[in-house]
Amino acid sequence: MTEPSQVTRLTLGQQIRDMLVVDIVSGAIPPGERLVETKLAARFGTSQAPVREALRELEAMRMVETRPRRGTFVRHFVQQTLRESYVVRAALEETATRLAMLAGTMPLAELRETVTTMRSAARRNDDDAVAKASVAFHRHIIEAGHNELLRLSWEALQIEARTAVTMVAAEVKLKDVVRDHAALLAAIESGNLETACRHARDHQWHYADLPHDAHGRLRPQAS
Amino acid sequence: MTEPSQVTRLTLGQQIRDMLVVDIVSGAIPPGERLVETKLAARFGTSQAPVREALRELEAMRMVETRPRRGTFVRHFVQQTLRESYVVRAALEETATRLAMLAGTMPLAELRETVTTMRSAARRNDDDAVAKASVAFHRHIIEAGHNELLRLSWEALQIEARTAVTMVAAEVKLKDVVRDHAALLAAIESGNLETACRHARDHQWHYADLPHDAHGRLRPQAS
DNA sequence: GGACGATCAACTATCGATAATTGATACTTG
DNA sequence: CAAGTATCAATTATCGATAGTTGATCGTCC
Repeated sequence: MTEPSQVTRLTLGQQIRDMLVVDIVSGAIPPGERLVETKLAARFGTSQAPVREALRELEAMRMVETRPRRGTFVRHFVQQTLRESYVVRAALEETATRLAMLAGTMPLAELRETVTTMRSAARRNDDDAVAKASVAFHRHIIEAGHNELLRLSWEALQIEARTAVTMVAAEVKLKDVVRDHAALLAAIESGNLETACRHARDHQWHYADLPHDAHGRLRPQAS
Repeated sequence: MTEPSQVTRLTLGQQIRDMLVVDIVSGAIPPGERLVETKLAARFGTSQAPVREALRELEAMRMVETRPRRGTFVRHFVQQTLRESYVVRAALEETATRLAMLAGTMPLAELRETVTTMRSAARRNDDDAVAKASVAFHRHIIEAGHNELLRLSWEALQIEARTAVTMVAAEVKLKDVVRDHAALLAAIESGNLETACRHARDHQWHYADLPHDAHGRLRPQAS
């Protein structure tokens, strides 16, 4: 879906946004830290304008908080927001699953193909490609629901950014990610509506339930 | 909470945003209309910068759509049909129900009170008050989920407007509305998680199933 | 006559500079 | 020394100007 070649199809502001997202969720920029526009501009080699655009978007994503004329600060509850987003995703994706299965529009072929892609990416240890495949997998399901408002709500959660970031921050095992998606696919293929829906929901709640520390980094699970 | 006296505590961008919101919602600026930054700047007597900030916020609010380097356009939120919104509501409210019941934070007293209010409003044939009570009922549940992102997503659906519209358009029997909410409340009071969740979902899907035309307006039932 | 490409006008994205505001600090004053 | 005020450095909000895109127009060539 996304062209990796296209060098500058993104606005400077969007590129800056993406880099800041990674820094914030990974904890490189700690909660409470002030983000000074001029310093960021210097760091990225741009003027202040694109930086401001990026900060606005981060604010919409609830990763930072801006007080007019005071400055922009990294929120303390990024990890909570992350956790919250999984619950909302679960709600929307479960519903999309239900809609698609009721309408018989679930794109099984695409889903299988995406899992295959993901698996080979995991073999290469290509985190980025795995994240991309995961997003594609879930977007397929959302789109199969054929509900524009549902899709918009889902996109509004900024899934790409959060997924990439979570995988970096959480040091999730790629193999586990593949396994989880394969299992979800199997549940969908089973044709049992309620099983598939419950699986779709649990798939996301699982991530929400993982313990996070204050920096949004996942703690290693005991055992 | 807010100081009404404070003359210019809002930035130019925020002031512009507020004025544009009024224009868009009132229809003074029709859907599909292009918003040209330089023209708006001229109209408001500012430079382009604050206008861009305003447009970014409108985009986050989903009132406009921006395609990089192409321009910003007022959305046709007519295309977001009522039916679609009910399905998304169902997803979010079912989840809120689940969260609240799992956490034991469901505000039963408030819900009972709201239903009582609704019932007496229905007796007076006060459509407006019934609609208001219905919104309050569902908002209680959403808030009990204690998930900020979930709440924001829900509010973004502009429940008030849609509820009022539906009741007028659908000529829903007030008595039935009260009955439905009482039944939902009973399901919640039963304490059975899955029953309550399913009821929360069906409550909304029921409205989605009513026949709608392409513009999201309810058709009169062919009795 | 219509596909193709050069040209243009309208805009958006970005820049560098300036005005205004804020919080902190040093300075008075009684 | 407490309270209040003037001042300063840092930083945000805004401006005016420019570079770069985009879609449209118009002429040309087959």
